[in-house]
Amino acid sequence: MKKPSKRTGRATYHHGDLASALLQAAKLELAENGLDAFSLRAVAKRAGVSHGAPAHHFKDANGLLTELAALGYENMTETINAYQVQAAADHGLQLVAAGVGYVDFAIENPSLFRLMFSSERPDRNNVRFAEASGAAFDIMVTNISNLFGADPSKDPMAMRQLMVSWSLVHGLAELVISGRAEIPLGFGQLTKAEREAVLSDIMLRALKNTVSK
Amino acid sequence: MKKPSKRTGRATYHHGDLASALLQAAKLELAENGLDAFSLRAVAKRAGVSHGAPAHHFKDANGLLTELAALGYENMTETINAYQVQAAADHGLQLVAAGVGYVDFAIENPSLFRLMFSSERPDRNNVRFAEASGAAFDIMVTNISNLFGADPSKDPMAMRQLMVSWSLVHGLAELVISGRAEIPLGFGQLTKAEREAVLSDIMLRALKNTVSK
DNA sequence: ATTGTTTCTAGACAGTGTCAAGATGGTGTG
DNA sequence: CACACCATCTTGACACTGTCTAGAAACAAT
Repeated sequence: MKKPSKRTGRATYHHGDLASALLQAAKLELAENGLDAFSLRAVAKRAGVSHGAPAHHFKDANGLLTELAALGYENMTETINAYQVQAAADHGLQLVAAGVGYVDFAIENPSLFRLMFSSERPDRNNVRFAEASGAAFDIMVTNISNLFGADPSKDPMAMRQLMVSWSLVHGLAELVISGRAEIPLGFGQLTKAEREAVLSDIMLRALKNTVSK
Repeated sequence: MKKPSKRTGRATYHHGDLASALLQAAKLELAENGLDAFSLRAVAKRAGVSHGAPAHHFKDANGLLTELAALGYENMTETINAYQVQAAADHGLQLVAAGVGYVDFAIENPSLFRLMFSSERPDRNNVRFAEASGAAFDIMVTNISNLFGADPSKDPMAMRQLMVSWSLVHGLAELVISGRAEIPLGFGQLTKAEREAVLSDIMLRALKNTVSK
């Protein structure tokens, strides 16, 4: 604690904060190379450390990916919250804003999004993963509860309504990041604002029988 | 052509129909081990052939997966068609039947579904892949065209309506096969018929302003 | 029968994740 | 302050992967 030389030379034997450094390196590797080409050794090399070092902080490669996915959920809830605070107070528009944030997060972090939702590699029983993904899910619960006046966690019919919104938004995200919405919607030539307007329109089409009618 | 000994001994040096044998082996390997653990060498071993043999029929591992995904799309359109012929002639119910078939295919072939939609490994520019996936897409186009009286391939608003249905169904499929619909909907304890009833209900909730109102 | 060609085998290569053994440096105790 | 302890990191080994090459095996045509 009194030795100031700890942070000076990053070439020290003991890194000091390898866990988060590896997570950041992994995030970059994932974004650049995709999930299929993800390599634990490449992550270690990027962090300037030997290939065996990660094992002491994360049990194995899937352990690292689990933590990375958990971080992804935390970032995702932040993104969604940011979209909601900028939207009008109307319950329906709040739900739409959350959906736009959901899809936008996927667009900004496609490989991370796939890791979080479409990969078997993260351990869903991991405490941090479960809490982070649960917190993201709770946003949906709150929005649906506000909009329909029934708590999805208690009312099965409200839960089905939640699945309508979640499925719509999630499917849209998957189709967009896989390029399948490109031809139908022509996203490539749109600005971010125009893109979000299209997304809002699509979501409102599915909700217009219940929202702001 | 006159030698009948071709099909007798399958232990012959020349297999005779290795390409389809490898595809079938790959399909089984994929179903049993998942996409992450997919191994070209394991496929070759399963087909009783050396690890270098597949290269003569498929350029590389992704080439085999591309053909497998194309077959998947062909099977998927068959499944959806089977659901539609059993449903009532109403345009809305036809669309719902197609959706149920879509999700059901995903449930029956989760790893294959992921390969087809959520993986970067298949080559989307491959002719067979493009045709097979295009044919599946055309089912959606036809259903939406019938229901709304406007061709999505010409009318952008009809195309957005198509994206509503497709996103809903696709997201539902993803959430179900990843286990995320398990707790909200309790699919595990339902029969196939009950499960399909729930799926229909969810889809109708998103369409009830336009379908069979 | 002799060529030619397709199909498959066998070996090598670089790369991967994981495991075990050892080196290193910080931490706390006497 | 010296010592032992312990978490951290390195190094090397292992089995496995996909791909490439050379060559063997079987079929087809002349």
